[in-house]
Amino acid sequence: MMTREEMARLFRERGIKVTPQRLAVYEILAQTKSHPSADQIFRLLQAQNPAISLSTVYKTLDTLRSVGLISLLNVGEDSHRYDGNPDPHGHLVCTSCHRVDDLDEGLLGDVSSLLQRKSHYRLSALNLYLYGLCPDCQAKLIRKAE
Amino acid sequence: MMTREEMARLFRERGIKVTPQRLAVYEILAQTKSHPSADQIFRLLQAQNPAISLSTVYKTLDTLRSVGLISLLNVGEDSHRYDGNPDPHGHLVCTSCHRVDDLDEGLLGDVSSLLQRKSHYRLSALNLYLYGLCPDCQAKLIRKAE
DNA sequence: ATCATTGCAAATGATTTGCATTCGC
DNA sequence: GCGAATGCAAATCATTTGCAATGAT
Repeated sequence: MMTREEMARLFRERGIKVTPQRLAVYEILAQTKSHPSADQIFRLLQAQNPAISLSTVYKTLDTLRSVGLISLLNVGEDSHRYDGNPDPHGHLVCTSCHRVDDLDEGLLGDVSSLLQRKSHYRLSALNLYLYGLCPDCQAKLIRKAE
Repeated sequence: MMTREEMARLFRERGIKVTPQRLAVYEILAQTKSHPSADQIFRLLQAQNPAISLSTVYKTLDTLRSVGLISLLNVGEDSHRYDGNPDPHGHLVCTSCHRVDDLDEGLLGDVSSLLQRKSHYRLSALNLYLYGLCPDCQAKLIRKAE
């Protein structure tokens, strides 16, 4: 859990102004593991914060991404999702309940070092999306089958 | 290189009607490794074929995907790309010239078996996008630096 | 003959943009 | 005070959809 002061320091270090809207958006992403879309973030903010516009949410997300504080996911849906973790990492997408989990870090390390060694590209980033059933949905399916 | 007859047989096997538009779209994807977008396919078809509408291109791509003849890529651009290879496989995206190459099949096999073993999901598909400089662009950069 | 496919035009929906107002520094 | 950030409304752009005409079986 990060204080607003710590977040403000991060913003200043990267040379962007500290505004309540930016703090509010970043706070959501820093505190959740749920990889929300811009619209979901907008609705969460409306619930707590008096006023923020959807276009400011988009602009803010783009700003935070351009200074490397967050990252953007392309899960294959119509809209993007955002991630408070700016480092490239793998994601597991449940094909039944549509939740998006992070891939274990060590596991991704193994994968990326393997790929760095064997491909002819000079790699700078990696997006790995795995689709399947999450443990919860597997359990539900088993119960249904009994 | 596949004949129109062979393509027609594939369509019938999957229970979809054989139309000139479908043959033309599938022919493009079966013959190229360039992973074109719907709009690029549309323009290629306009050049050779007298008449096909963009919405038919979209509908056809969706049909071919739903019967497992092609697959859809999410490279992270604003539009989708399509791939004549229906099996999940990895892609290398050049951050300089924006070409999209296929990842060596054996390499992907290594990665996916590693992931199947170590993740808690029951995996059904996998999208792997690697971003970096393709060999050509690396060479250009080196020349420029001299 | 029947039902799916086509193609146009209009609708949709996520994201972006122009611009006047407001705010951080 | 100055330049960047905000917020509304309008614009954009890929993709989808409704529906009448056409084509495949």
